Amino acid sequence: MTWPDSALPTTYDAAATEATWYPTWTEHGVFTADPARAATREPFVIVIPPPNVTAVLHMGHGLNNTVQDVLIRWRRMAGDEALWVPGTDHAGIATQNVVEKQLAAEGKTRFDLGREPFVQRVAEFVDKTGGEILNQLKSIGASADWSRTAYTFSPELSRSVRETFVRLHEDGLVYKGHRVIHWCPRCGTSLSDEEAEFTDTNGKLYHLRYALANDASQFITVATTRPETMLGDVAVAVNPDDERYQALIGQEVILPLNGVRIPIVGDSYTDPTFGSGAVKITPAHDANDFEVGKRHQLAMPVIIDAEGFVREVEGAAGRVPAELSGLDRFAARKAIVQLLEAAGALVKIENHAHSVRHCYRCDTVVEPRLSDQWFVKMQPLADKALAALRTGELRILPERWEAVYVNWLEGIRDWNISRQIWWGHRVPVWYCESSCGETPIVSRTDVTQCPGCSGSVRQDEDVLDTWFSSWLWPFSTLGWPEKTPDLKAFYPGDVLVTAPEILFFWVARMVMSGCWFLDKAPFHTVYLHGTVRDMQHRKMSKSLGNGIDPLDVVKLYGADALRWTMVAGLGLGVDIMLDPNDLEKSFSPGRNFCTKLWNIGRFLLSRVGTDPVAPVSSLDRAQLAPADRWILERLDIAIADCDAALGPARPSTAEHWAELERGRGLRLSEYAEAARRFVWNELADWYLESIKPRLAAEGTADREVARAVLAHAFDGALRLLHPIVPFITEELWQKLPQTPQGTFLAQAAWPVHSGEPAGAGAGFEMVRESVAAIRQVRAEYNVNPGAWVDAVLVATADTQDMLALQADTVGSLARAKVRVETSNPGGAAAQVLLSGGIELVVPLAGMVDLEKEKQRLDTEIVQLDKQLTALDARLANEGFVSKAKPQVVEAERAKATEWRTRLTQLRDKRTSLGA
RNA sequence: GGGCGAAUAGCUCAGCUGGUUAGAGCACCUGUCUUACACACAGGGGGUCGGGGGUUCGAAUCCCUCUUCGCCCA
Repeated sequence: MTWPDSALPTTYDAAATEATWYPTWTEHGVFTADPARAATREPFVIVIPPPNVTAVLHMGHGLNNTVQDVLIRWRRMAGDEALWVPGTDHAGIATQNVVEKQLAAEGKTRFDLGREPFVQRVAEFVDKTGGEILNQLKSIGASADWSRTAYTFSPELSRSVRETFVRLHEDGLVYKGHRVIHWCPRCGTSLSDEEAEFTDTNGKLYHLRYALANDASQFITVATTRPETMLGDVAVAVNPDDERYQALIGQEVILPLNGVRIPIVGDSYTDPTFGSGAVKITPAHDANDFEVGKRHQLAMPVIIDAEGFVREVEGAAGRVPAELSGLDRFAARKAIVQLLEAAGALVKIENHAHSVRHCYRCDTVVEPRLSDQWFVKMQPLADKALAALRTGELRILPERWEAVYVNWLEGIRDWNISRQIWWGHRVPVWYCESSCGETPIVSRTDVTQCPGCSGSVRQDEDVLDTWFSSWLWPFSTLGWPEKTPDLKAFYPGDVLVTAPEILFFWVARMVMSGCWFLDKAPFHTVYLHGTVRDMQHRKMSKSLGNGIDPLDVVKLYGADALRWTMVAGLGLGVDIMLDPNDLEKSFSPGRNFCTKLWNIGRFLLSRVGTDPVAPVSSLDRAQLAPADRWILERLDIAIADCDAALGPARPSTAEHWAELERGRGLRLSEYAEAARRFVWNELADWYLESIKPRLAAEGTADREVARAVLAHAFDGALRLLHPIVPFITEELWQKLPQTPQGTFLAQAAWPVHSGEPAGAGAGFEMVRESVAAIRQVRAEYNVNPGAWVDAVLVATADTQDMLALQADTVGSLARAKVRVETSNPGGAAAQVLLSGGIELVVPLAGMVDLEKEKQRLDTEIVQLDKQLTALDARLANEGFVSKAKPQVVEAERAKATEWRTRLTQLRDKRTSLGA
């Protein structure tokens, strides 16, 4: 017979499908959460790690947002009130740098423009080009609630930021400190500890000698990696327990080059084993030296300015020789080393591997610098964040990151939150311009005159660290400090998905702010995924040029192919390798999978058609063929596997993770594999093939059963797969005969166990084994693939009926004319022993190679005999039988019995073939 | 310098609280354009689980140690 043309085109058109469904979903508000509904549905909330407002989508975003979308779509289908809050970060330093670069191209600096016009210009730039990344996220299918799109620098979020600063000040946790901080001379701002990244560097260790003041013939040698700072030295420190130097403590040395007299002090900070055991102390240019300087009440001359040039900046009169003044710090290093050598003060230069801090935004070497900055006292906040993890209110996956989190929090240091840039939230502090004695005014609202003397005020020049707004993201986006319905319904959220790189920058700080301001951790699960790397395991980056543009992949293979490839390869916390030079190779798994799904859909629509199908629950169980029961059981198992891989979605009891389930769930690759196995290896490879004859039997009741079961099984598969490949599954689902008009798969119910009894598929397993055996024989004997062979299934009393029922199915799947008999017909034939005592006999008239058959049996006998011998030895071992768990021993005994029977049968068969 | 992780098939990885005849995908080999699908189907080869010690009736799995690689922190 001829089949009607499929309702579907022969190839899947990803672009057209994506262009259809995304706008349709958004028009119907599929992604929009409603706090009113959260009364009857469990809310499930994810906040996006806000990309920089000027960012362009890269593979890391692709991975991060695909994971979030998988989770949010899963929960949406599972009946939760799912909310995914999208938005962007104003990214203070990064964004300012972008605009400064534009200005540089025009030959200008931000100072040429002045503060107000510059901020204006950045704002315009952001308005015009910013947030494009959110549109790019739509093209990979991100089902975020765009009606709630947030921005860290919006008026609403700015209000949260100011509230936070003021409240922390009221709590006594914000203070202004004078100390050595990390300074980026290129960005012209201070940085937090986290923003000054370590880079391993092969540097030099310079050994300098300073002459004693009272005896110029004696020297003390100090070792330093930064000789240029010697102009600002105020002491030489030695360990008070170091016998070599004890006598020198209290004496003075004379600095070469500038002749300044400085004392030798004893301080246990000095490590006697490092270098010469004596170190120079430059309090204004080294954080440790600053502490030593404070302990000994030493002066703190500043000899390097904000731009990184050596000169007498503060308290340094007479310290910088004229010929060195104005030199860049690195040029000054060279010059000073030469001068020291000429002066005989350079003892030696050694190679020295050490770590040098660099600005995380522009990679400039960071300069430690003495300055006034705003700090947050972190210890009280950290205590709460630690408690959240310890009580199980919070968990981190993979669990090994929990130790890293704890370690950081236990050693927490105060957070420098002020930045000397212009793009960001201005510090809400004002100072009286007269000297009326009014202390700095910290205010929620703008201050225009001094509350003390009514005189004029000026606002603090600094802006706040970008992360000081991002750390509020889980609640600032919901309207905090207002008590909004959103805040009430959707805080605390559920899962935070991000990369481990920003565990400290962002994740730990969000936990701290959430616990401090709202008394609850902002989420119960932190999911840290791996990094996208190239085939040499290098992180994809702009500078290496080894990146992949996700939009290129979407264009070439579709968003679903991109998503599938990433999710399928996403072991928990494991890096994902992709080849930027071979997109085809990298993404063909996703593309191939989509094609397979598409073709299953085409088959189904052409054979099942669009006429109504009966719900599976309405079918008479007696009508179900073994294959039907098998695939229904397999679907149940697939559902259970997917659920087990993904869940639990939240702590199942109270609000704390129980120890047993703490490490469970979010195994995305396992989920993908379970769904793939079902739809491809079970539904397509076996069920669909086995029912082809039934679907061809027009007008029969059995055809209706097969139609119903196939439609149901594919429907279940599409539901399971939708979170990973939303577009193609929606497109196919809409075409299924049983899909209700006007509904979306994106909102359809997550499948649940159908109640098929365990073992329901056992009958069909006989079919699968028989078919596999016949195919194997055919391949071994090189039977023409198109040719039909004869096959006899020798049944036992138990299996006779079942086999008779399925002989035709076996035949059609294996291209064999199958007879079921009760005794072995003998003769020249290929023979295979199946499980349950069933034998397969394939006569293969004239083709059977007796030697080959003997060989095959011999191989199998030898192997089985070896295994059985080992098993028997184990069972004969007194230690095993007495110490192993009874169930294990029992299982091994059963196995031994089975193997022994099989071995006997194999030997009989072998004997019958002769020597 | 401290901490953590990884090392299993050519590649990317599963293998969770010790008991499997060590698995998957890709790659490879042999067939097949069998009217859903060659982006596919059928069949097949390939691993002394990084080295060495130990615990145990039993170790890829637990402990120690070494080697190599990676990450985080100072």
